[in-house]
Amino acid sequence: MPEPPSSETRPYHHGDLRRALVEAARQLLETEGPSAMSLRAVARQAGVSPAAPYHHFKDKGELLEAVAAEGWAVLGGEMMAAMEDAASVPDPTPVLLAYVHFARTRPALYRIMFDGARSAESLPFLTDAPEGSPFALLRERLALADDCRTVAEIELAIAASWSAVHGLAEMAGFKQFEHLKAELGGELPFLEAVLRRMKPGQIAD
Amino acid sequence: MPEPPSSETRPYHHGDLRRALVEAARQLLETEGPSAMSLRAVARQAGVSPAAPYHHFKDKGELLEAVAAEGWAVLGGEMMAAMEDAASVPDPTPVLLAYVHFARTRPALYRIMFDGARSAESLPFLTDAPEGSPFALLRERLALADDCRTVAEIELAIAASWSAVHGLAEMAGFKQFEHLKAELGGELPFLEAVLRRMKPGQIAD
DNA sequence: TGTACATCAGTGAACGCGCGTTCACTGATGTAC
DNA sequence: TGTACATCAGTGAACGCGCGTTCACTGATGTAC
Repeated sequence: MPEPPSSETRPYHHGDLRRALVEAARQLLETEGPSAMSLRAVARQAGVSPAAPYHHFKDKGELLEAVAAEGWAVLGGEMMAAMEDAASVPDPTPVLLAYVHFARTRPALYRIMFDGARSAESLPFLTDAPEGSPFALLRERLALADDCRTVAEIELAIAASWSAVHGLAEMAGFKQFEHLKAELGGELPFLEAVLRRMKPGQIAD
Repeated sequence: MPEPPSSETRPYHHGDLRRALVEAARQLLETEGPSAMSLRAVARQAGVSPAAPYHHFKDKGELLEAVAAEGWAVLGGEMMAAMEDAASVPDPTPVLLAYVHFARTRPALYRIMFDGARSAESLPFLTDAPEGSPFALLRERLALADDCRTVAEIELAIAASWSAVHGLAEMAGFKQFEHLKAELGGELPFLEAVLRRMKPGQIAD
């Protein structure tokens, strides 16, 4: 664990407190839950006074946004990697699986990312995704997955894909499905089986 | 709005404070958001002192559980009604749609229901659903939707269905999909189109 | 190379706030006789 | 039918707490000359 550094190891000036605060927040979020992620607790975790964060963030909300933004960046990277690994096949399942896997391994972080995106009423990197970003690539891949038709058909595929991965990510933890997971040989096969069943990226019937 | 009753209309003894508190909590949740739903605010909303709720609930958590439980009961009723309306067809879509519609119209309530179910690590009324409850009926219907095969196939259909409705319910509010909604003629057709695309209740390919 | 000084990034004490919960209390209700 | 009393369901004041944020401050750093 990235311990709160003892006073003699850390100089008066931190060096990169901003990054340290975001990291401390992410860690608190994951280990103690969202209600434990107060500004004071984050500062404490980073080994710094409660007022220090205000030199890097306007208020608590801005820190939260930074945490979420970093989360989206990491998720984007993992989706991109999955896409490159499976570059030869047009099947979108690996990318979708990468999304679900991210959300399953960092559920609390994923929650604040999603909530932030909801209050912003759009998913970052999805709508205004720069050309070549993983989200833009996913859109292209979905458009190509079958012989694409109308814009509406592609949009339907996107809506279905996103609903599928989000829903699956949040439902996969329920005890309810443990029997099925065991039968299929673990969580990953389970996730893949459910995803493939929904065929969210497929355009036509 | 069910106003905080003026002191002369309400007698010293409330009559049904327990129900009033649950209702006040639900209303605060929906209008002001989850962070506004403090025990004190709920008591205030119900026109009662901060200590009064403790005659009906052990602590805040117990009130929250009661709110969630009532939510599940209402959702169960609406799913049941949808099922009866479409009793003749084996298509599970209407019931799934009822679930999504509930969650879409009471998003904050749905959130605490879901979070409560997650921390309990099961969905109430789903696992230990009494014979004849809507959730048990849905399970039966899913089992019958196609020519059912193995238990695993049915469980997969359930996992897919639940992931689909949960994911869709939470994603449907994103601005991202407004164009598609408009094209399809509103939110309901949109929801139905996405659900049908995923075929979450279908067993075989 | 040394010094004055502006700027930056911390400190720590304090603020007011709303929270969950407890406490001794009191008004209203219902039951026994 | 009336009265004593137990019980129930409220009150309102108080508790301690952690929170977000502000403030005057100070130590460290870098730049101009």
